[in-house]
Amino acid sequence: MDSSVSLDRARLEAVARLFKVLAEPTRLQILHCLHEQPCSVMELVEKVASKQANVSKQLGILYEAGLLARERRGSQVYYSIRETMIFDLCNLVCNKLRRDGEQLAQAFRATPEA
Amino acid sequence: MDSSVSLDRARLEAVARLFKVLAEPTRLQILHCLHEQPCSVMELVEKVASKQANVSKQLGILYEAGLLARERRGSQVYYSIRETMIFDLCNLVCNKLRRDGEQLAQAFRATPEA
DNA sequence: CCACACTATTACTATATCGCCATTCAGCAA
DNA sequence: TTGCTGAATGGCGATATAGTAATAGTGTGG
Repeated sequence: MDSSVSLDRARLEAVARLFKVLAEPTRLQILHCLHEQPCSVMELVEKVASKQANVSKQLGILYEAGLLARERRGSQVYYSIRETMIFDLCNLVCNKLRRDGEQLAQAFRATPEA
Repeated sequence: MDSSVSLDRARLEAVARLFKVLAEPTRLQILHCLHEQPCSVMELVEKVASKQANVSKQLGILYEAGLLARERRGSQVYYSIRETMIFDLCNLVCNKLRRDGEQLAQAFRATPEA
């Protein structure tokens, strides 16, 4: 097995697929809201600036990816975080962006004018 | 400042943008190759099953995202990993996929027939 | 049953991007 | 300069998906 060469295309695609789920601001915002507390779809529609149809679709994508749990309560459906690992991912990315930002600020300070 | 509500759309988009860079199998494969050693573009073209133009483009995207370093050596350009954090990200995702896989296997074992 | 509220789905447009081909650019040697 | 190799860029077709409007499905109360 030449696992070191290609790492298996299928595996790479699986990893890429999960990153892709996180590669959308609206979905990240939904995750952020759910990090504080479980929410129904309509509650999320109010918190996120988006239509019901879109929120529902994005929730479906997050659910299919195994990131969310879903529970029916009467006529509402409550979603909650199932995979807390995603916040570790986001923190790593945020830290990198923060570092980049500081580096940029430093470069500006080093070059006062022109 | 209502940072808790929206977390700032710009910040969310920045995070999403970085995830998007990692959301492509070819780019992940390139990163995997560079994890072992710095490579020129042509070396990567051989290791990755893709044309020179595409590899060059993907390298550009990874470089612009601040994930790679670039160094000219004669007529070649050598790329190397600049942000090792990405492997932490990949490991987190891989572990999740592994867990999902095991869970699925267990479900199959629990339901032998039908 | 009916009316209503909440959620999911379908069909569509607009936009983005992967991968390719062809071309151009850059460095090196004869 | 010319020719050659390696790398980057512009244009194109095909594909994917975010967001929307309209519709369908589902549960609740009257």
